[in-house]
Amino acid sequence: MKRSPHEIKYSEGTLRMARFAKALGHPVRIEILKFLAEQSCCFTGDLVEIFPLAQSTVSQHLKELYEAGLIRGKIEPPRVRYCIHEENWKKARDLFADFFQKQELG
Amino acid sequence: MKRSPHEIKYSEGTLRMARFAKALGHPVRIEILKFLAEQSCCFTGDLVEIFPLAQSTVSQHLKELYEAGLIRGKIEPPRVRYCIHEENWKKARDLFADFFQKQELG
DNA sequence: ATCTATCATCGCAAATAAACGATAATCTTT
DNA sequence: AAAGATTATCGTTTATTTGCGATGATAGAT
Repeated sequence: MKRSPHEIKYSEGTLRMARFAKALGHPVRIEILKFLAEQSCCFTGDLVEIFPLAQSTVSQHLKELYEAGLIRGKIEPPRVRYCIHEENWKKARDLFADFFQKQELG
Repeated sequence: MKRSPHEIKYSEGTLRMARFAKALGHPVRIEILKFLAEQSCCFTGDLVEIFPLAQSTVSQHLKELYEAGLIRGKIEPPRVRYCIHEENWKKARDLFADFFQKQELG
């Protein structure tokens, strides 16, 4: 994109929420999170079996979720166990809940 | 992207939520929605004054929000009044609430 | 009929995202 | 030391997003 001359200054909450939302902006990532929430945890390979996607693609989606802070990864060689990042999960839940509640008052 | 041979089949709720989330995936769109939720409605020009973005850019963000179903637009020549799409707003609120609640049970 | 105001759309450029196969990294087991 | 299993990362391709200025569309006002 053609960058703007002056960066816009956003609140911490807005940036945080946009980050979470962006990670949730792909159906496969929502499905991964749903699966994780049910199983509590799983390995990368489990997801590769479930979704008709290349292993590298699944890994990349996991990276997105990880960098957004929605999941944790624990190395258990040679595998990696991914779980919901509960603290940030609650943070996200609260951010979205507060956000969507705003209109209700009016 | 290099397209997959077979499309993945997602549930309606997942697709709907991903669509909403994608629209919320940019800080400026979150700010616009916050503003709309406070004001209940506003014109495009109001937003152009608030945000240091070109008019065409603001218009494009509004289009995104509109196509995601989060806002309504009512033509009041020569202006357009945008408001929260209350029905879909509630739909989104419920989708995100249900989604984030899943982990709480475990 | 022309002018003005407001907004959308077009066309462009740069950046990011999404998918893949191939390769590298890591730790266990042999 | 070598082999296996699992996953991350790299490099590439195509698609989408983000931003801008310029142009087009629409309806009220002159």
